[in-house]
Amino acid sequence: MADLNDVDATGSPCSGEARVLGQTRCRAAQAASCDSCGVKDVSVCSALEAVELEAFNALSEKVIFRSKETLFLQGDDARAVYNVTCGTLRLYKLLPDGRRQIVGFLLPGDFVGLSLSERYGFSADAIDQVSACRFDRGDFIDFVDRNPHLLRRLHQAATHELTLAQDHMVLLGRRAAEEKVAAFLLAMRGRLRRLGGSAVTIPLAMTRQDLADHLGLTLETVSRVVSKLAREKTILVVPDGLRIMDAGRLEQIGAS
Amino acid sequence: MADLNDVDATGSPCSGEARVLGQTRCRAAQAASCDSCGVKDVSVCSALEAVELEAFNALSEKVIFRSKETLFLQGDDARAVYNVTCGTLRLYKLLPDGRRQIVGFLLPGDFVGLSLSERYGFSADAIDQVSACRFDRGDFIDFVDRNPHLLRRLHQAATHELTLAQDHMVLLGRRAAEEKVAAFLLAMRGRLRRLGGSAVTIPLAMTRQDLADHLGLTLETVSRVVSKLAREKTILVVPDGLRIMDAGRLEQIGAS
DNA sequence: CGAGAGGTTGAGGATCCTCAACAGCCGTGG
DNA sequence: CCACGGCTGTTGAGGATCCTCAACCTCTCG
Repeated sequence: MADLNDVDATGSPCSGEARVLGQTRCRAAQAASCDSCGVKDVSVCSALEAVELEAFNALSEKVIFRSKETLFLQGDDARAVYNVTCGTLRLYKLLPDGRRQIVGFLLPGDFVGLSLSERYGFSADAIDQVSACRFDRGDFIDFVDRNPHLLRRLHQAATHELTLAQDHMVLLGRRAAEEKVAAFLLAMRGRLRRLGGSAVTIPLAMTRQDLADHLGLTLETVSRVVSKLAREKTILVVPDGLRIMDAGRLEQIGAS
Repeated sequence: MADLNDVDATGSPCSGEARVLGQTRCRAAQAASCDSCGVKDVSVCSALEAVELEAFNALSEKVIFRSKETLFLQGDDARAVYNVTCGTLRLYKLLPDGRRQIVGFLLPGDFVGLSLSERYGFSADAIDQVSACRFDRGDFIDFVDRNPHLLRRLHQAATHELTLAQDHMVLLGRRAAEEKVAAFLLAMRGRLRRLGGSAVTIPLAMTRQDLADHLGLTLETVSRVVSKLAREKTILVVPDGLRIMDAGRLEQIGAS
């Protein structure tokens, strides 16, 4: 949605962006403190009281990644953990011959580095411009040790991720191409709704190749399925996104 | 391996079972307390000190599930959490039309119910005879709240599960049939090794259908791949298991 | 001994992948 | 200003992989 002026308010909390120097910027990114953060109620921070949040805020550093910038690679020393405030990340693993599986897309409010382990278990790229709170991993762990509330919340987030991963295994292992695309769109709609949008229009910052690598397909197959759904008026292809025209039909295809 | 007398000590901590009334029974299942439990060093219990462990022990109840018995179904009220001490569980999700995806096999030391949530997110069956420690979920949560050590350990277990899930997504989304089987065997070997076996022989309590539903294949395809690997002397088919004959070759096929 | 469950193997076909051509968009640079 | 190349996406033709359907085998258990 980088160059769309008429993005509606449905879906992304990044909507309502300010145009600055020809670049799209997130409001959340400009928040100086947690108080005015757009995702404070949906992210792990929500576990903290005002006083704790202040100390937490002091540990964090606001960072911005440009589109296609790599945050880290699988196997890197995990020096930092992140809380996404705006934009979309792709987390992925590579096979030795270059085949890629995108294990998840992270949206605002999502946390990177839940495992708190010494090395990253996957690679992460910014898909569009991403704003995030960065924490030194050591500092973060110390803080967690002093705040069991936060650990409970992290654990909750981790098991939620695990549930999403299990749902995705069903998709990858047991669903046909059309079902995969439909189920993905419905899942994305659900996540966007929880972020506050009405989510009729699903903004998709990722390419067809990204979708393919997430759904276990090729980019051609994704393109064909999207075309087919559009031809049948189940969805409408719009710049950098898809609009759901017949939700009932989509649910019929992607039912879980 | 239910009726094999000559199972070697490689692999399963259940080996060394006592024959009682024609049934194979796990030593761990007979342990009256945590002290003599076979999995106390690999399961979440390892986070606890002796005193804590005693209280923990008091909360638990030893239970045994027969082969094919269902522990719970997806969506059921999560009244209990379990720590597997012996045997194998399958965790799975079903699509409305009956297609099944097995999201994981649980071995001794593994924990069921990490999410601590009110409802189970998947169904669980015993594949062979399973022994487990059962905890009332409410009691368990209270105990966790009083023992942050344990929460840390649970979180570690959850993020480890998440890593396994992500690895499995790569397998499901981006690997060919032969690679899936090879990678599965290697992963299973790794898990068995960590449980103390040398793991040249991989005991497989599950059927070809179970394997297929785990690997995103049909049972026929699994059977064909296994036959092919056996024909090439990469593996040897033994009753209720597979013996790895050419580990190098298997790693070449299933490299990750 | 018969029934049932689990497993193997084959023939044929559907789905999805591969390879290829081409269109649209955008930023760069002549 | 417009031509060009690169990137993304679409569409088609042909082929590989894996699935479906079916037959048959072994083993176990009542």
